[in-house]
Amino acid sequence: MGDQIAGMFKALGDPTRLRIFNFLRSCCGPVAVDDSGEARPLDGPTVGEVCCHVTGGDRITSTISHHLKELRQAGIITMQRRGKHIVCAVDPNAIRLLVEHLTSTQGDDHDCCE
Amino acid sequence: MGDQIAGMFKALGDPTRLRIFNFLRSCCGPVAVDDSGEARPLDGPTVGEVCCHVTGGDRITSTISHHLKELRQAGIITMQRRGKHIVCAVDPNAIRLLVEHLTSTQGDDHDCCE
DNA sequence: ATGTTAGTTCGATATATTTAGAAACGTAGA
DNA sequence: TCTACGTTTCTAAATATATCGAACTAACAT
Repeated sequence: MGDQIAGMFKALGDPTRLRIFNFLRSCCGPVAVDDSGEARPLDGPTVGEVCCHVTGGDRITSTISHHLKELRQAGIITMQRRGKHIVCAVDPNAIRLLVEHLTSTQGDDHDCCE
Repeated sequence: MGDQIAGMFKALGDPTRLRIFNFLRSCCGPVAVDDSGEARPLDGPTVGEVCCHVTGGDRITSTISHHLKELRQAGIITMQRRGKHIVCAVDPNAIRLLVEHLTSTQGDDHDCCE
């Protein structure tokens, strides 16, 4: 339960992934959320653009692909194929979840271990 | 610059440390913030109490001490000696910083790598 | 079909992290 | 001072992570 949250923080805890996250958040297009709550990017940077931006043009795609996968598995971002490209976007649900966890007054468990 | 934020997320990205964080946030007492912006716990659980709560009584203090050190170095918590004990508390500045980073519309850098 | 562009997966390696036991350290009180 | 208690530091071992190049897959164009 709290381990899902930990996984999200962990995903953002790597400098490269945080740069990816920042770029996607500042740059990404609208995100559609369907009935089941699943988010899908309508538009946004492609994997190649992320790679180019984050590495400064060095384009070691495999590394970026690995980090994108981790962000996706943590539930931070979503990706969708658009023909030859794959577009990425931050999942707004994830951000909401993290902010709530950081700001909620009540911790999940509580017995002050006297 | 963004690396400090990454360090904070990383610190919260470990399940054990996130449990410590949750416990401290739900349990800790008032925190004084002095003129220089430095936060100091006025009251809160001791290291031993954190350990007891998080490990369920197994008290492997060295491990918890290690995690507390990491949380402290990341700037998430503060600790202060109170006689024989050391009390811990979450630094409210850290939470504010993280929430702002998650919710700010503007990413730190932006050139959509055309 | 062939080639080309866009991404992913695999394999290897170097590095970092988590964990825990033992020893050392600092503080309070007899 | 001596002892008990609370906490940190040292050391070591198992595990996880980040990174890169090469091989692979998918979609499109000619």
